[in-house]
Amino acid sequence: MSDAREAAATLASRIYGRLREDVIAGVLPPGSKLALDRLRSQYGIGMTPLREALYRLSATLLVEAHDQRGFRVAALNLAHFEQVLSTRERLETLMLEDSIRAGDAAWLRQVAEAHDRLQALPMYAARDGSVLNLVWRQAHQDFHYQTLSGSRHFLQDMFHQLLWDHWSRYRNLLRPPPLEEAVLKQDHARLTEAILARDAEMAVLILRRHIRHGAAAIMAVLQRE
Amino acid sequence: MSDAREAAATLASRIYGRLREDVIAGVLPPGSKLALDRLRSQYGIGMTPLREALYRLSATLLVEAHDQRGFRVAALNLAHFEQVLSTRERLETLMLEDSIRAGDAAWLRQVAEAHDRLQALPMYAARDGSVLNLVWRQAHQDFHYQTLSGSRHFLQDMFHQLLWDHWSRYRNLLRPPPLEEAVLKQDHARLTEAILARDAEMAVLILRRHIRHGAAAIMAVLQRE
DNA sequence: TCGCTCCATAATTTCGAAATTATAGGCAAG
DNA sequence: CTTGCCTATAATTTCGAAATTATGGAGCGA
Repeated sequence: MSDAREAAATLASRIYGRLREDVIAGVLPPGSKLALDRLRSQYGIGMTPLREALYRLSATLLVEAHDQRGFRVAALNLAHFEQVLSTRERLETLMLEDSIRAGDAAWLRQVAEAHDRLQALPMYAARDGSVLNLVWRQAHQDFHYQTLSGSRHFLQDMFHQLLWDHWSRYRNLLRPPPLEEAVLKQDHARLTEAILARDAEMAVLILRRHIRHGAAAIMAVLQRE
Repeated sequence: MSDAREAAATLASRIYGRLREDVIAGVLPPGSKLALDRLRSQYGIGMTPLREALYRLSATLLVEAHDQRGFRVAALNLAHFEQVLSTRERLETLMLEDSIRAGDAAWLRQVAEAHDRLQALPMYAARDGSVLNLVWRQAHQDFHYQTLSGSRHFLQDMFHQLLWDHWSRYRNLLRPPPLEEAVLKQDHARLTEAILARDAEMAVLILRRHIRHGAAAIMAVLQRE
């Protein structure tokens, strides 16, 4: 699927995806200038698709466009993260309530399946929790997206993905101390349980604590600077 | 100010602003194909800045980009409007509460001033209410933006503007029967009063009714089709 | 008549270079 | 020694055209 989309897309779309991943992963560091000539030769493409991709990225606020002065990767700081956090908390809460209210049986089944796939995977690739399992990370994202997709709402979906991208960048770059695998597994299990019972109030409580739990680790690193 | 920015900007930024306005005003009709060659000669620019502008617009969902098949103005329909409505209601409610909680004295003064400017203007240019006063429309937008800007929050600001743009397009194109000027004036006065008293609960109630009032007129036209 | 393939045309996408604008470093004046 | 201007350089922005891909219609066979 990913390959098919990669093959079908235009150069501008392909480079957009790669730039987005590289910004989120930290390959392109926060605050750094995006020298067009360097990127052009580095990614092996022309000026036009590169600029088109950068403008699209600038609309997600992962990079900033400055007229006549090129592009820059957005910086990281505590104030920004707090905005991502509060917005994410509020948006996901609303989306979860909507989903539980409007989601049908097929959606419930998909949530359960996404949860099963997630629980079957080990969270870390190394014993000491220093290396995150990339397959787990994808399954984790799929699970959370699934829980919020009961009522199809493309505006909120778009905004949610934007917030998730920004959040991921903080986690990838600040590398907070690894979370307890058992705790996360329990959160996910309880969240799934509440959703399947259509207990919106409980589901929201669990989700909010889940988000704050992850946020605390990131903010601890941010405040140390 | 607008002139200074216009002069300083790149061609791509200027054309972005013009395209955005033309989509919102309905000059470029919903669902229509954006023929690149026609736009290029029509706006008198080259292919590169035009495409860059269109990609930026596509990130706001006012136009859709389809790989290898060009660009299209987003369509209008009831389901979409309902999503804009519900998201706007929720987002503006939260932003208003934040503003009243965190806004300082300078912000309160700015709200009062924006309200004064708005109240001094007539809403319609024609007696029968068939032609909206464009100066009023700008002042109206300024007023509402001001009420929500007490706690600077660039993510929510960006999303709020996106929703406002989409909303404006529905109002401009569907031309619902004109609202009672006296009712709107009273809404704005009461909203301002509640904000100055830092009565968040009351302010939210007024704002929510204000939004629903405008939405009802638009949805009536949408359902008639 | 319907469906399919193939071709001509039109459209989008991409490139390479020219034009424009920012930037850093030297030079002169105070 | 500092400040401001000016120039050389580097970077961004824009253009025009080539390359690639989609589209509509004619022709053919079922």
